[in-house]
Amino acid sequence: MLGKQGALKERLSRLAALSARDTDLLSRLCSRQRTVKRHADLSTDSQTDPSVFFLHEGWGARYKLFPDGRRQVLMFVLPGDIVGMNQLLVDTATESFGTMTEMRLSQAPRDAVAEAMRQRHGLALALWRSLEQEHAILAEHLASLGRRGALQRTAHLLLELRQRLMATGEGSPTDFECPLTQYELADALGLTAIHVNRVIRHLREQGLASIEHRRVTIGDPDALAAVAEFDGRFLSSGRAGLPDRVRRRLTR
Amino acid sequence: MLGKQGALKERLSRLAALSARDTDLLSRLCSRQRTVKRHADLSTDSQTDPSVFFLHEGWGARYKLFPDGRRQVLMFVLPGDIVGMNQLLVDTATESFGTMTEMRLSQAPRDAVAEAMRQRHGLALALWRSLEQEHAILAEHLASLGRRGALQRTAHLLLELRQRLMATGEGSPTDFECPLTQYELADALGLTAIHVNRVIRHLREQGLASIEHRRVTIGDPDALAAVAEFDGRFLSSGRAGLPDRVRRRLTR
DNA sequence: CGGCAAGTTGAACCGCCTCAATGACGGTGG
DNA sequence: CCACCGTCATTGAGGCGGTTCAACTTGCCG
Repeated sequence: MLGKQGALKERLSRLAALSARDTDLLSRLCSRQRTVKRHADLSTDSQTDPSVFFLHEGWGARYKLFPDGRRQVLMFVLPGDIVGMNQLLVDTATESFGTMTEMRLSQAPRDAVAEAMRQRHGLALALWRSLEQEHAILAEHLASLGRRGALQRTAHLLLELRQRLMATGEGSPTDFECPLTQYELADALGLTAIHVNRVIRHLREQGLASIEHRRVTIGDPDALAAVAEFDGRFLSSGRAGLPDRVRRRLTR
Repeated sequence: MLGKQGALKERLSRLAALSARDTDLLSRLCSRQRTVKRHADLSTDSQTDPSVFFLHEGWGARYKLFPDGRRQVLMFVLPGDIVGMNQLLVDTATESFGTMTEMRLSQAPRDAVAEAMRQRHGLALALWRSLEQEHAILAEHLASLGRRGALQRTAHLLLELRQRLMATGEGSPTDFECPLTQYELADALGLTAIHVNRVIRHLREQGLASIEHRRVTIGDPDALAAVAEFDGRFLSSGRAGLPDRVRRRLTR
């Protein structure tokens, strides 16, 4: 596990080169840290909270609630992720954000973040890139719900989580902690918890993956990736491959 | 119908206040216009095209293709929309973009757009806000696929399209042109064209909405919105409600 | 030990898919 | 002008994947 803000800096510096002054400003935005309980609501679509959240530790989710009480998880958010960048300017929130585990995070006013992006272009690049990655995750998730079956969808999500966790140094190619209940998985996968249970059993019986004691063990990574038709490029950190032309132009 | 670039300026100026110099720079980005045929591919996930597309006329779609040839439409794109802002920095495209009808558009290099955003902060605001709206549409679409039935989902999409078209002056509350085939609707709704057909028949029989001759007619807007549980706030233009505090800070 | 959250399993049901076929329309060439 | 063809719309019958309802079990914490 990384240090106090380790995951955040680790992830952002993989997304764009950060100078010392960039990380200084980032640290200032994250100066105050809070710890919130499991299953806490940090912002809801009714009460607009004009904040950006920087996650240091613990899992959360962005989701939408329906009139009948059901919910759809848009994406799980992990240490190093940032929540709220997609609603920096708009005045009406259209989604909610809550924790799945106890979580350590920092909270900054939206306009402080906007101002920070103006001051430090390197930081702006990293935050923009982070938003692009969110967008890609959302799109992939959407494609899963639309065109993949339950098994494929579940396998795909597990592989996505593994890859995202590894980007901040957590987990291994065959093993990571996953504090999600089957109900929470179901809300992300657009399934019933009951059916998620059966899918997981199937994955276990096939030796593809298993979940026990809040820990995912991937028995056969290649086979699982084949089942899921998983192509991790949608999560690419992107900095390494960024053409010099663009980097020069944008990085000041 | 609006003028040469009317839809684009109409939409962006609803998203943020644009000065004359902002729109000038926007016009420069859009200086060269092309017309492309129906069902043309403008960028695919294999061939990375580092461009941003500004759509003036005609319908298109962002989509993902699957190994077996099926596809999932992420969102339809309409006159005034911008495609590619979500992949301004990343080097690997993870989605495709093509036309559903003949389309008139402009195409600008990604770094030209990035540079423009640095030069004119008002324009940057509008483009950022446009990206936020895309994000909201994607999220709503994701929730539809995950937790709404075929009927609700279809009704919701029709209402979304109506509202987005009206933002650029096209269509009316009860009527708009919709050049989509049932196959294309199906690819967006995560359904089969056959089932889309049955859903549309149901909508027609209930007097809720009908589609004929590439035109959607909404028989009972309120009832349709009730069926869809449609809440248009996720599409809010947002400029009107933007707090002065933020606007002052960001608009320079 | 008691109580609640989460996991597990079975049986019946239903929404949507699959396969198959036909009909309506517009464009194209003879 | 009509025969032809491709695309899109439409409808039926049967099957499957995932839901719903209803238990029961396991594990954890007070």
